[in-house]
Amino acid sequence: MKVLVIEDNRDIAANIADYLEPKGHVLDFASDGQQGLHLASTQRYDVIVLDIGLPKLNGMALCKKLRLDAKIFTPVLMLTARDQLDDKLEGFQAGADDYLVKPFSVKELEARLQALIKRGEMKTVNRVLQVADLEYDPDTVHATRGNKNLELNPIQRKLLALLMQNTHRVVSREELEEHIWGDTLPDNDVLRTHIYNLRTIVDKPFAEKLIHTVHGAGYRLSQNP
Amino acid sequence: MKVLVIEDNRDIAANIADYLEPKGHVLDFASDGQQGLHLASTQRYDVIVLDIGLPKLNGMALCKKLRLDAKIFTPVLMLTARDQLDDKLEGFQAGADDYLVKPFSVKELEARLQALIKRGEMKTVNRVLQVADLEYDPDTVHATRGNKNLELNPIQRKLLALLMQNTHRVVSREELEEHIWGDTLPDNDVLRTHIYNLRTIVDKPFAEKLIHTVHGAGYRLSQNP
DNA sequence: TTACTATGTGAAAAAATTGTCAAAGGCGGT
DNA sequence: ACCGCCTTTGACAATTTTTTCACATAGTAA
Repeated sequence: MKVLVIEDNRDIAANIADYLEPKGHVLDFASDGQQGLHLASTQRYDVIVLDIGLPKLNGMALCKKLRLDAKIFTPVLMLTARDQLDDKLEGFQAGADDYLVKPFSVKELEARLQALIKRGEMKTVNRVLQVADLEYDPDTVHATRGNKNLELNPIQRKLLALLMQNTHRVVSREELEEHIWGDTLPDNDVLRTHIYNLRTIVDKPFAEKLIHTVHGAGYRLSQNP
Repeated sequence: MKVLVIEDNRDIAANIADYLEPKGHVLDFASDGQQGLHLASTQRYDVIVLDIGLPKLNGMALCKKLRLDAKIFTPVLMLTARDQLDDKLEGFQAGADDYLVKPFSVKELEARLQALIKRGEMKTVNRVLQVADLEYDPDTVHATRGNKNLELNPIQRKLLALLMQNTHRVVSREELEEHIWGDTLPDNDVLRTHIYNLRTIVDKPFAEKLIHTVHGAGYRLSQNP
């Protein structure tokens, strides 16, 4: 997992690093609030460990800024020095997801971080997707509409999965392309053909169309036109 | 919020009820694991409070069943009697989202429950813009006024978004142009036509006009003329 | 008022995006 | 090598959006 640790105490930071890095986790460190906010808003992390007492920008304020201004919802675990109930309450208010009272066991820290991450993934993983009479199970890669089986090839499956995960929302071509090809995007517009092909399987044989194009924005999968 | 409390100790259950129910929360109670599992899998709850030591089916086993068999991912907060690190780790392993060590403050319990719920809702938070009876959702790029659907093209969507984000404020032509075209502004005054087109969709069919011209300054979107 | 500038109106032309489909290319299995 | 499936290419059609342009109207200052 990729973790951002915002902590000014060198000893604590080193302690965390010594335990987590050998286990294969990737850590970034910030020693003050300003630096931490910058990293948190420019890089992608699985979880953020945030000390409450920090130079330049304290943890509470940082957390609020992150949530309200930067609109970044990476899970945050707060470190509080005292076991003050008010601190905890204020922390949750600010948008923290969990806290830990110093001194703490790094083993427990890891368990809590992993729980925070798992909680976030729970929502998107491990569920058959369903929109109207269309169903798709990413695990068995099995798709059906009505009682008919849909034969999909890998690209079509990826397309369908992303569209169904974002039902009603418009998914831009860029998002779709990135989801299929990653960083090495094709130079010409192949996506068009794949959407066309997906449509001939998913929509053409049926009266109600589910894949809608939103000109200049992307594609949307939903029951309503 | 709707909470399921699975706890065999009457005093603790009553204590929770006394604090949360007056605040408007709705609680269900189960006094053993079997009953708790049944309620959890048949009813919908925002969050579940689960004691670890229970008759018939202990908390850890219940949590695992819920996650792995019933595929229900309602957030679970575990209550542990002792402050045993191993208990906590095993709890997270079983799929719990948080825990609390007895004895605990009900005030803290409420804060943690609310944090768990907020975390789950974070995903679906979408800020639809709204002014008077006009609504626009940037995610679905869906615009409505009254109960009528508004069909917008990309430029019109960008215009409307910026105007609605700056309700009551006058937005200058320069701002609008920059928001649509970036740095490569068109050499002639195209914006005029686009505002005109946006108006024929958003304002023309309705009695009350929302887009107002401020001569020499720009445009303003608001209910008051 | 008059002269001037800013803005509204509307159709037609131009440009961009998207749909469609057949054929070619690539890649693993036999 | 051959086959079958998946993916890409490319050409053209259909659709939608964006720009252009000519003229009308409204606001502002001398």
